[in-house]
Amino acid sequence: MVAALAALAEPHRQQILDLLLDGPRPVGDLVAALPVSQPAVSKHLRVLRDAGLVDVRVDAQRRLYSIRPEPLRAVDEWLAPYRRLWADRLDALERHLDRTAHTEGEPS
Amino acid sequence: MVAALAALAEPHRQQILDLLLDGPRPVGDLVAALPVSQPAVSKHLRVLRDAGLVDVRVDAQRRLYSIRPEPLRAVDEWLAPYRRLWADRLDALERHLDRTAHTEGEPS
DNA sequence: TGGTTATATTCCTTGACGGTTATATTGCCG
DNA sequence: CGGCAATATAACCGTCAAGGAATATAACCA
Repeated sequence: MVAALAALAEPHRQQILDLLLDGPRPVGDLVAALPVSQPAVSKHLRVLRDAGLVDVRVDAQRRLYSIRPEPLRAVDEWLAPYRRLWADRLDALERHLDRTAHTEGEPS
Repeated sequence: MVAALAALAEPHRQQILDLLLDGPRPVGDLVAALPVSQPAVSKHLRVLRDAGLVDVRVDAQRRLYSIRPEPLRAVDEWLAPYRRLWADRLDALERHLDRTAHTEGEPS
């Protein structure tokens, strides 16, 4: 689970996963969509695969990568106890008391 | 959001958050519970605070740290599209065995 | 077979991160 | 005030990750 989070904690890898949401894609497509070199993408894919987050299928010279959601489900389950925090405890109250400058990133 | 994930992708920081699930705690408690030095814990807390994941309240010489769940909610929301992947693809079996307390899964 | 395409791997450099020790800061109490 | 307790910051070190360039590998095609 920690491994999955570590893999996700890198913007380009997140971007790759987001691209794969539309279905399997060859490496070339990902390279075209990312601002880094092909070897860099290949290495990110390796990390994602080691974390169990993607799957590869060989298609001639291409390799089609697709999402393997299991580790994400583990993350989802890890979130469970925290979900209570914004579900029934704080929520509106938190937002109200909130004095810290939060320059939050936007979801996705 | 990426920032939050990066902060979570470190076992000791995850452990700190898990400890804070039981409520606010002074740094000393965390130091006692973790296998690293006090400065190390302080630095982790700094990272967590910068990521908006914890809040500090001053109590005499102590600082009480508590969870700020917003960034976790952002992660939760980021997970949403992926949740479909294990909801409607792989897990006819899982759904069958369903032991998880997911009250928010809507019937299709 | 040779060449071209698609992807992976190697090597190297650079920068960030986590850890420790030492020191600064701040508040309490005698 | 002096000293202790709790925490933060500074300075430094070793390791690791991300990036590019170059190269290897593998499959297709002429």
